[in-house]
Amino acid sequence: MTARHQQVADDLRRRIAMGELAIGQRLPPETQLATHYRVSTPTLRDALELLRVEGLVEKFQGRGNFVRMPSRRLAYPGKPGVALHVIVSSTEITASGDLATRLRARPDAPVTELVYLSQRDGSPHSLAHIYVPHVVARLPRHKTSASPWGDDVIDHLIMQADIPVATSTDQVTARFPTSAEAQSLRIAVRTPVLAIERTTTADNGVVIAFSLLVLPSDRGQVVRTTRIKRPANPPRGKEPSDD
Amino acid sequence: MTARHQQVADDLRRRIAMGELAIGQRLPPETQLATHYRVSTPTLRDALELLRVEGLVEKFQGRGNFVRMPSRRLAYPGKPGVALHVIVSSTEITASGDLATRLRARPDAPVTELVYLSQRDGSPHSLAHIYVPHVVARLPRHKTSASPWGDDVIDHLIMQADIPVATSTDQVTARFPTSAEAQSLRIAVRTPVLAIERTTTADNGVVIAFSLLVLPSDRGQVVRTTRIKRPANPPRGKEPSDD
DNA sequence: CAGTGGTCTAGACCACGCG
DNA sequence: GCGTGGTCTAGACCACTGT
Repeated sequence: MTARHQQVADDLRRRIAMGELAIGQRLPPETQLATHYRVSTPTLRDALELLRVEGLVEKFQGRGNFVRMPSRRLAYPGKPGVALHVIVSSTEITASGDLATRLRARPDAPVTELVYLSQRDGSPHSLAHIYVPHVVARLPRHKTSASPWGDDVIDHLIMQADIPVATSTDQVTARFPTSAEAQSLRIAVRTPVLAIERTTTADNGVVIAFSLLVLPSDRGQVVRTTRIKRPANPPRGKEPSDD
Repeated sequence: MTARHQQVADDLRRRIAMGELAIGQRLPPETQLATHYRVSTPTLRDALELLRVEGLVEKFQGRGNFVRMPSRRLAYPGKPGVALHVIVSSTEITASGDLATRLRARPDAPVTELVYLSQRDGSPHSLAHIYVPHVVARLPRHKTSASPWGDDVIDHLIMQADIPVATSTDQVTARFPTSAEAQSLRIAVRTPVLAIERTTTADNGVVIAFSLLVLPSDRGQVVRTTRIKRPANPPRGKEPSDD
């Protein structure tokens, strides 16, 4: 029942856990590993893919596969302890159908698009797109930021627009990256990513910003902490029900 | 730069969006589609895999591929509007290394394992494992539940153990299912899943329960809404920083 | 039974990294 | 240049579904 590539992955995982393959060490070439496990190269690559998603292995084209062990993952949200280099670029666009819907704006509405690319140790970690309609605000230009998620911009908007409270809704799904995302993040197109769609809405119903955050599964995770009170007998539960 | 299977996926996506391929309709056999797009069967399957993860296509072994359109996704957390059939099974186990760490219990501590399998229209939607140490409570047996996430058990524990407040931390990652998970959920082993690790901790530091929730990416998503107040100038932000 | 997807093979060819 | 991974081919064989 267990597939061939999973058996291979299990063995490699065991060897890594045992310390037989040390952290930072390069694995043998894929062709060699394939011969060793008596599988074809695609099957061996499927095995490595599992380990890569778990953050145990990192691949570099032209160099090889390397053991990456417990894998420090970037957490969303929250300020990372390590310094991140965040590059911000800004473009003026018009909202197309899909984006217009999410911003609750009319099609062709002018919108500022900010792209945040965060890097650690020279390798990209996350990608964020933030869309702010011109009717909400015109944004000052930034080149860098302290936050990889564009929190600075959202905060700035709330300050400037004089909004006492607002609601932020995160919608997290797993999918594969588009080829553009894969290229920006320098990940394989077969590495699943966490896609976080964040809508920030003011209390008057106006959508202040829509953000799309892309986090490669081997480099990030989403963390949320909530305090729960003793329920009033019929169990608690908010309302984001179906769909 | 765009890979071959992505081009094929783009075309199929367009044809679905155009209504050329109607909802519920069966696609041509994979061999036939492969011939049509002049690609090999593995490449065509890669294309369908992308669409499957997006929730646009559903596959059934021996029957074919079917268009599934906007895809109503099960939301975590929150009570679904539609009736879900939740099957609960209970086992007594002892905490092994990994589980013991998460429960902050000593190894070999007796633990109750609850497995929640939720189904809609006869097909599985999510899988939840909940672990409660015996030192926290002995659980009454249930066969069904209203919540697919085991909220009823957690609520019951908080009620019973007389805990005023507790903290629930969710850690969301994307990965591939184990073969056991794939079998329970009846999904392909290559369908990414959202793995939610939930730790419920009382204010005195005792871990009340550890839950592992598995949500196939084509059937579920995680939704979180938070109210944000105007920041006090130096931007806000909680502390779940790195790792 | 015939038809379908699930998995795997044994290569091929290209693009990239490094010396 | 060479060795590496990235992608794809053209099949094979098995397991499952429905008639």
